[in-house]
Amino acid sequence: MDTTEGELPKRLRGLPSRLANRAALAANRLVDQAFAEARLRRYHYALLSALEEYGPASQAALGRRTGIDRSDMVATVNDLAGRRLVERAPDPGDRRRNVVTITADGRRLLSDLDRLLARAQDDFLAPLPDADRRHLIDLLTRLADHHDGKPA
Amino acid sequence: MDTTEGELPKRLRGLPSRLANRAALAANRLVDQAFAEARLRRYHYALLSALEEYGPASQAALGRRTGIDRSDMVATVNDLAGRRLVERAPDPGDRRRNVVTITADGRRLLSDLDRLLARAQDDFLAPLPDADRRHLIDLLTRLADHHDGKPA
DNA sequence: CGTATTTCAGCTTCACTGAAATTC
DNA sequence: CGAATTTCAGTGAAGCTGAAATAC
Repeated sequence: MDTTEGELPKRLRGLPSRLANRAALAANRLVDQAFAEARLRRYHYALLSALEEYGPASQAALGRRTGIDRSDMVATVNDLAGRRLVERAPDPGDRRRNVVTITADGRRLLSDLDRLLARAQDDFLAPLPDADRRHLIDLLTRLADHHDGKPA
Repeated sequence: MDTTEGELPKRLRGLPSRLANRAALAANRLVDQAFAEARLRRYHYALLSALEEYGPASQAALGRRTGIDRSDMVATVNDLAGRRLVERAPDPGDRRRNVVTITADGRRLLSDLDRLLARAQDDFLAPLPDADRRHLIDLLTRLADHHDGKPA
């Protein structure tokens, strides 16, 4: 989106939905670039995070925790299992389920991703002083929670 | 993204890039739904806006003004021309170019879209009082402009 | 029986790339 | 010649849907 040349139409200037999109796009570029160093994407990070924090879980439970769709979850687990970052095993107690478990390699990589991600967040918020960062996080949280049907 | 069930991992909670994404996603859903009433999308609105405000222009110029990629511009003009909302004619002064012009139907539809969009923006910002809305717009503008390489 | 889980195949939007043909 | 414009073909991520197979 190179808007260096040409005047942005007045209708689009300061349009909140468009600003949210531009900000998200910039954030995604930074995060994706950071994760690309580990040849992973955001879904992989979300999944590894859930596994590290809550322990082994079924794909459906992981989907509920991370917001990743059941369909994308299959592909995400495939990717991570293919790189031995997680293990997928049938659940003996409920044979519909797979139990997904993070491996030692997965934990190691997750802590690398943590560092890469922290840098990306800082780059994202670079133009804002600390107080503004906190305010932005607060405002976005209220917006996002409201639209995801969460109590204020 | 249904995160009603299950606890979001700590690593993802309050993550600025993720909040920006959730907010943008909510905004896009509202805007897309609103525009769907006219069976159009955001690209179409951006293009009609540029034409209405600046008058007829080549596709390349329109791309520079709206941030729409040259490739997507072709498809967007195709759509709108197919519905007689714009006209595409070869530029007699420079035969590499097409001159794209908004039609009377296009203007009429644009003002419908304006109303639909205004409602969507209001729904998007619903949880925030006026002062917070202004602050959010200011913060997002600073972020977006910074990452698009614009002066503060 | 209905419900839950996994998987597959496919879709839409936005954003973007590479390359060709044409014209300046 | 190099540069700009249009077009086409295709890629990729994210976020979805519908349907089947299996198991509870």
